[in-house]
Amino acid sequence: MRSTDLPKVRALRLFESMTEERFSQLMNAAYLQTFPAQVELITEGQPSDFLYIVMEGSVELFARANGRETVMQMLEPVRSFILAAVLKDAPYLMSARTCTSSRLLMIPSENIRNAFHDDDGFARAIVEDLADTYRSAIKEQKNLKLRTAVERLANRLLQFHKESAKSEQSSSSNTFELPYGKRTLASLLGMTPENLSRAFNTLKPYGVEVKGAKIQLTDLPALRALAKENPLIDDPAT
Amino acid sequence: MRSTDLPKVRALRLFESMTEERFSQLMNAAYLQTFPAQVELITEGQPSDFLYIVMEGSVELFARANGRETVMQMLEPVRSFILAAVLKDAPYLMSARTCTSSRLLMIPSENIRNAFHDDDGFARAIVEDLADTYRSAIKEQKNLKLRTAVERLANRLLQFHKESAKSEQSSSSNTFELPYGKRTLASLLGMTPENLSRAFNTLKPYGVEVKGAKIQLTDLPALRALAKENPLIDDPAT
DNA sequence: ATAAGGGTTTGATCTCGATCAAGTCAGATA
DNA sequence: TATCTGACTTGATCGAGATCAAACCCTTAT
Repeated sequence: MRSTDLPKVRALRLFESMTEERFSQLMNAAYLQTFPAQVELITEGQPSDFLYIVMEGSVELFARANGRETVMQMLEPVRSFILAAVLKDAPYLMSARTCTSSRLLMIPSENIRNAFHDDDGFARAIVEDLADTYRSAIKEQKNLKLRTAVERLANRLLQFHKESAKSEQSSSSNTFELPYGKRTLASLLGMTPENLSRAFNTLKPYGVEVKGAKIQLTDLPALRALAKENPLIDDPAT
Repeated sequence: MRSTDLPKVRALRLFESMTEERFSQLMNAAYLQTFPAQVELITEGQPSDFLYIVMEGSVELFARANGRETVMQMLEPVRSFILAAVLKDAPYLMSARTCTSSRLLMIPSENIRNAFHDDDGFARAIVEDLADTYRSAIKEQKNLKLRTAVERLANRLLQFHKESAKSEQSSSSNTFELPYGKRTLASLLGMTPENLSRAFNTLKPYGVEVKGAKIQLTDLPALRALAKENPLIDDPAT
């Protein structure tokens, strides 16, 4: 493991209350592995052998049924995933694949469950984590059931915009790049790629300019009026 | 509180590991209250003042946005709800209303959070509960994104059928009653009442006979073939 | 540079589900 | 029993989104 990785894992709320000793035990049992893009890491229905943490690259959670497939969530460093399945020792409900070449930390489920059993602080940290991811899932359900495809896109664009303003020093450029391909974005938003393309056209009168992966929002008030942002759906912190 | 209520609350996995003393403390702080039908108990966005437990009757969780409204979940005794919001001391993401006259136990959030802080067993029980509800939410998301309206109805009917076989001694009557109105069922399945009515007609060739709230399934193999049941979506235990 | 190939866009058409408007039915009420 | 009310159904129409097919990038590799 690289020297810069460990502190990043340690800094996750999930592990920060853990004693140094128990944390090293866990890390000693873990594997750090690099995967190329488009590798299927786990498949829904399989027993949950590892808790995963994205250290570098990006990962998508997706699900299959009836010959259809849909993207459920995009994951970026540093983020753990499929914690609930691991704790319950239940089969994964979602599959995961790397989008780009990625470095992943894999902690054997057994070790996670032991730590959960032995470490009260860890158990409480898990509650925090699960409560957050549960609430995200509920928000996403509301997003899907209460909004049209165009509204979902508009709100997602505003979210990207807000995130890009945070990470870039160029405070308010109104320009950003899509963090992943349009095919993926479409599936995430519950629509087809063709429909996403048309949704972008629908948003043109609201100041949404698209050039490849580059997006420029030239009329935020108009877009906001259409999107009707709702913190109980869109705000990850709420 | 009625003498029969307490043991039912105590039997919830959430509380079963708790010491008798702490459990009584919690119950002493709680209110047991009866509400008529169609009362809005909580509204999304409000601070989470209580953890609720349905003791009798039935409750629906729903959400509003953009002038639209959708039913998220139906709750029957004995079941707690909005635990995640209470733990995080965050606003409710969903609203709740009684469907029928209902008796509810209301435990102040503060007391729940204190118990979470002080009682390691309770913290672990909460993990179990949250992991389950999280996985249910993911299943529901897959249900919505990967299935058509007719498929969702078919699968829900098979679920009702399975549940009714469990509770009734008439082992395999193939007949059961819808546990709530069709308007509610439609919203829960993410469609309009009109569309639900048509979906029932679509299922007639598959042996689905509807007389008011009474449903008879006369050709289970055909219905199953259409529904393509998937334990990773439909099985609450998985 | 050029060719190849994947991702995206556009157009035409189709299907599903939503909406609007009546009509039917059943249970509650008087 | 008559009627009222709300829940459900049916029909007609509409709109959103899916699908199929083809064109159009834009990148990557030769």
